[in-house]
Amino acid sequence: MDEFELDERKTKILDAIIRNYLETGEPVGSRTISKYTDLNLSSATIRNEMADLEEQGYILQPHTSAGRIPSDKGYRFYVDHLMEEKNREVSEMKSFVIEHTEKMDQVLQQVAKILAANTNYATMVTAPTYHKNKVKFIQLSNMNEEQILATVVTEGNLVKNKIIPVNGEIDNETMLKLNFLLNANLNGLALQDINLGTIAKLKEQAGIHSAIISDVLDTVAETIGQEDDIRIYTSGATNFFKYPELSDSEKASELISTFEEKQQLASLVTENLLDEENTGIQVYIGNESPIQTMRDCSVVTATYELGEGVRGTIGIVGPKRMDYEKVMDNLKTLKNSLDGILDKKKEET
Amino acid sequence: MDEFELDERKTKILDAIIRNYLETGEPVGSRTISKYTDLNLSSATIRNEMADLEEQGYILQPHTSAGRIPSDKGYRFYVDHLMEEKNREVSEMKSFVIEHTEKMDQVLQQVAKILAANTNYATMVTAPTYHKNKVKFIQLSNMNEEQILATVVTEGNLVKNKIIPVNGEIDNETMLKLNFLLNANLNGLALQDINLGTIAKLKEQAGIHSAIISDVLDTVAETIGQEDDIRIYTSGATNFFKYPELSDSEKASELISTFEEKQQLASLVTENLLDEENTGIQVYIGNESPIQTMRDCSVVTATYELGEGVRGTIGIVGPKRMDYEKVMDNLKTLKNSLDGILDKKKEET
DNA sequence: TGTTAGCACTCCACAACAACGAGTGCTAAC
DNA sequence: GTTAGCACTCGTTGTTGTGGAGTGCTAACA
Repeated sequence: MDEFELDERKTKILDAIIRNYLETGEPVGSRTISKYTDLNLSSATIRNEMADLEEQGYILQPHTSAGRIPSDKGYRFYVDHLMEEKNREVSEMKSFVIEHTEKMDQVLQQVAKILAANTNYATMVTAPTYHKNKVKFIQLSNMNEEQILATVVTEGNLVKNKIIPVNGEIDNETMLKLNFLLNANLNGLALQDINLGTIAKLKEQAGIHSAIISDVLDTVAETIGQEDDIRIYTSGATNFFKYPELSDSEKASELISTFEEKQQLASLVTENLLDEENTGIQVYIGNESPIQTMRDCSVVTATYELGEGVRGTIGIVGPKRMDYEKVMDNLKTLKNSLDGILDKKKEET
Repeated sequence: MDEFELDERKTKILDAIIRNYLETGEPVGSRTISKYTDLNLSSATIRNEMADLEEQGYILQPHTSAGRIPSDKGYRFYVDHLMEEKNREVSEMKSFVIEHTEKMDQVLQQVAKILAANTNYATMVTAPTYHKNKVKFIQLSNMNEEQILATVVTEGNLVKNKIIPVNGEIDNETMLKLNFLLNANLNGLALQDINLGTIAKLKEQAGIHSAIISDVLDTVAETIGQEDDIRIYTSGATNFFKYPELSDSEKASELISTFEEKQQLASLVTENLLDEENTGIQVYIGNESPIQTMRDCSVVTATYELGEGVRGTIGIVGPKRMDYEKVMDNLKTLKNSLDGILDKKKEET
């Protein structure tokens, strides 16, 4: 439907208006378009067409006697139909950083930073989480007379530890038994599989050490219970200042706060992560975004998949007049660099 | 010396100027002081005294025919000699949060948040680190045929894990040997104690498994090697907007970036943490701060000590005209709430 | 000798005003 | 259907002037 609402000439004009506005951030007038395009039309003709486009809701006037700027609908049309999807080659720098940085959290922080430096927008990267997470391995070890160490590893290779206080050392044999008991009963289970029955059975078999079981189960719950503390790395929050339409201190302040309190950002992410089919790029224009403070922004996110089922999100937040082509290109590149990185690293060794 | 440079009357006037400026943020004139103080002096007299104070460098004039504002030297004098140290009772709320939040990282984030909400300045809290850190315990475990899990615990009870890929499962006996080998050679050692000799000896004894030793040593280095990734929690970075002298977008942008790239903040912290004697509160006024972007700010930090040797820092960054009394009061309260919390929690269990 | 009243002067903040120019809608001619 | 022309709108920018807060200095006073 939408596609046939605009004839070719209107489409070209709309395209020109948006591209021009993306560059300058200033309302664009009919004379500019008349010269900018290869349509060879006078400004008067363009004016007529622009009046139509405004009526149809693709562009709007900030005030009489100003040029036109794209509306949300206009941007949406641009993203869906006008924008070219370039496929430039992968930037050397990016891959380099990713392949040469050791720790995952540094990689992700770097990704956010590169993206922000490259695009001049605010960026966020969420640490990968493994959904439908299962216990892979549990290990209890005697640290000393008073403490034992519990380590839980999930199939996504997330690891958590807990130090559990005990009264008096537990002998090695008991320890082996406990380890066996835990692994035999819990391995391969997801959070929802561990029910009261399982717990009761475990405690019973643990006998006098059932208190330890409780602590271990706490750690298990923390480790495989997702969502509650997705790590989010951000960069370039101050880029909002670069765009006059976002830089008045109230708006900028709200936006930057949202970036500082990273929790809120998680809402941009969760739905994408759960949708198993989604491997592409999402664009939220203005009010399409779930976060209220971002109503004057556009948000573009990509989901990466480190390894089987281990997923995270890379995102960009900027003004509606963001350079969508560049942004999506960047996101794709980084997504590709991250995708399957676990497997790659494995091959190296 | 400094103390005797100012007679009682000048001191009172300086005090009045600063207090007034802290409240209003506007340059303060002679008439205001004449009424504000109980000195019963005319504005003309005050003017003469103010001229003297300016000559001595305690106050300055933004421009002719404006009132006076405190200089860095003035603030320093205020903090060192004029300020009253109140000791209000511990706010209920704060202790409540600390005692009822489970995970340490949430506690620290909460502390930052409370402090920011309470003071209207930007705040930071660093996670505790244990200095002169020593290896307490190392544990290798077989996860499956391809991977073993290395866990390193320090005396400060920091725990780190690493998954190490191997070719073919290692039998239990070998594993026990390796564990024994590692613990026998490394327990009780600090980073600087682990030299090439130790490493060579270890590798030799490990025989064909010496590759694993390298990986374990990497993990050890990461765990007890301090500084490199102190976790820093921040809150209220956008509070800078509340103070006109900091809120023009260039300054605010720099400051907020500094807060986003938390690494830089670490420099505020390291020296305090290493100084064993330091248990008090540090105040950096303007250029006294090691961070260049904060030359127009004051920084106040407090060092807390969770348990024997496990220390972190709470800090506040705001305009020079910050409410030093309130800030220091708040920091003390929080510091007290955090101090020795490990022992407290231990008693509970 | 220290304090104070008086006064001329400085300089910022703010409002009012004018000039400009980019852009529009409309009309009439091509 | 397209275009030139024109009157009109409205935000931006620069200028000007006024008011006020505050100063430094001088001279008188206790």
